Amino acid sequence: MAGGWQDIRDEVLRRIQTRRWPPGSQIPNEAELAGEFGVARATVNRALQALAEDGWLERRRRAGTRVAAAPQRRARLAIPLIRQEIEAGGHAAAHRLLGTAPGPAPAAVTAALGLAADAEMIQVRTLWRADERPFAVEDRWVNLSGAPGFDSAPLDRISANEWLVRHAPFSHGTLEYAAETAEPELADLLGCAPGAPVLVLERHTFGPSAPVTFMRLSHAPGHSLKLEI
Amino acid sequence: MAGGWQDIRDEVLRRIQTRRWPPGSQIPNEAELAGEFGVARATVNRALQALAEDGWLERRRRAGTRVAAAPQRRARLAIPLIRQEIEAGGHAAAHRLLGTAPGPAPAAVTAALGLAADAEMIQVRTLWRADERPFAVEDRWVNLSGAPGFDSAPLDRISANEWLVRHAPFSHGTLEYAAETAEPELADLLGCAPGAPVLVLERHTFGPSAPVTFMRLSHAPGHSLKLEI
DNA sequence: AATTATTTGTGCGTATGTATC
DNA sequence: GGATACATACGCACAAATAAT
Repeated sequence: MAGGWQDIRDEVLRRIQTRRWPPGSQIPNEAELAGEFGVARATVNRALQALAEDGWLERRRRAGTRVAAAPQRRARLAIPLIRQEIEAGGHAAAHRLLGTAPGPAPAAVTAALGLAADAEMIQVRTLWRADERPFAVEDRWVNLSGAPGFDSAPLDRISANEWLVRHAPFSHGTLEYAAETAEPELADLLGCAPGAPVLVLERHTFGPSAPVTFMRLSHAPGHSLKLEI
Repeated sequence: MAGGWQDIRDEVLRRIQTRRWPPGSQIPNEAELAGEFGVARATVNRALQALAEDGWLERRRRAGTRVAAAPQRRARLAIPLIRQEIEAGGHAAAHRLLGTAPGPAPAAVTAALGLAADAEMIQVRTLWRADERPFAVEDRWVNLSGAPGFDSAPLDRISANEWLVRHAPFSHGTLEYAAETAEPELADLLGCAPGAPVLVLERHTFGPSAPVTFMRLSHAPGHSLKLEI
């Protein structure tokens, strides 16, 4: 007996994946499954809830539980610190502060964060390296009222990324990956040819009471986002 | 009160996000929280389990529950059918079969799928459109022994993508997003300039007993992968 | 349109197992 | 070994949603 409800989850998942319970079909109700597996109904409930949360099952009261018509798996994308991402690849991470600039952010940035155009912000530009090779250029705007104290962070010693994770409250945000081609200035920083394809991550971060930061991370060519599902 | 254990999850999450319980700190044990919230310990347990699964908490027996040092959020990336992705954007989805070709796949494909170089496979190439505008080109190799019956699928009427979701068992796979520049042939199909940046998704899919398919989806410029966290 | 029956959602209290300090 | 805290189970109860009557 290893897993309790997880065993039941796995067995149900097996029946879905092997099409013993094909997409769209209704599966036995909780009480029946509890009888079959010899467990309490609450145990079956816990297993089926987990599968529903992962998109395998659709459950409705009275109507019962059925296998999702197109069981779309949901990958879990862990969003690491840039440093961790580099180190997870087996490289030594280093960051170099390219510059900071207090002052107004571009209108597109303040608008997306829901801020007034004259909100007090700081721009920070950072070059990340993996084993001395350019890894990514980070362009960031930080909203001071959403990240109090950021203006006195020692950005030469701790990256803006890490300072914010450690000190700024965080509640939700958006992520967007897109492909772009490297402008000459970016290409120079990344050590690639102008026009090379770069994977760009844009991220908006909001705290419980105020927007925190907008970040644009332009990865060196060859970088990819890998997921297991 | 609406949510039961979800209310408790939300309140605990609020305390984490507002740094009342800062990263790395230990939170009260289940029994204490149950007392504070006036619920049974099992209810607290359900809430904390959910937060642990989302990466906010780290729980160890006897050691207690603490806030993750760097609470890295895990976004759930739902991988939809291409058709659904297009329609979710408010466009009409259409697919055109560019061609099929039985025969051996490139060595890189068979190797990544764990197949012998001479495995019986079929290549399918599809152009997807959103409101008549090119959306993506899908290059796919299907392993016949992992997807029995695929060779007689009516690919002019149902896309390979949809046929496989509906008929082939699957258990796990990999996803990889990368930026590339459009080759002339691809640019022609996508209606963009050669060298334009395209977001490419590569996907390996495995069934419970055999590899199923490898897919390479090259999106038209401007497409991005959006996530909420 | 109102009622009933079914199914899931969630809770409670309690008990036992198990990893870990 | 003992104590602690999480992991999970059981059985029961009731609420909420909703398909069927």
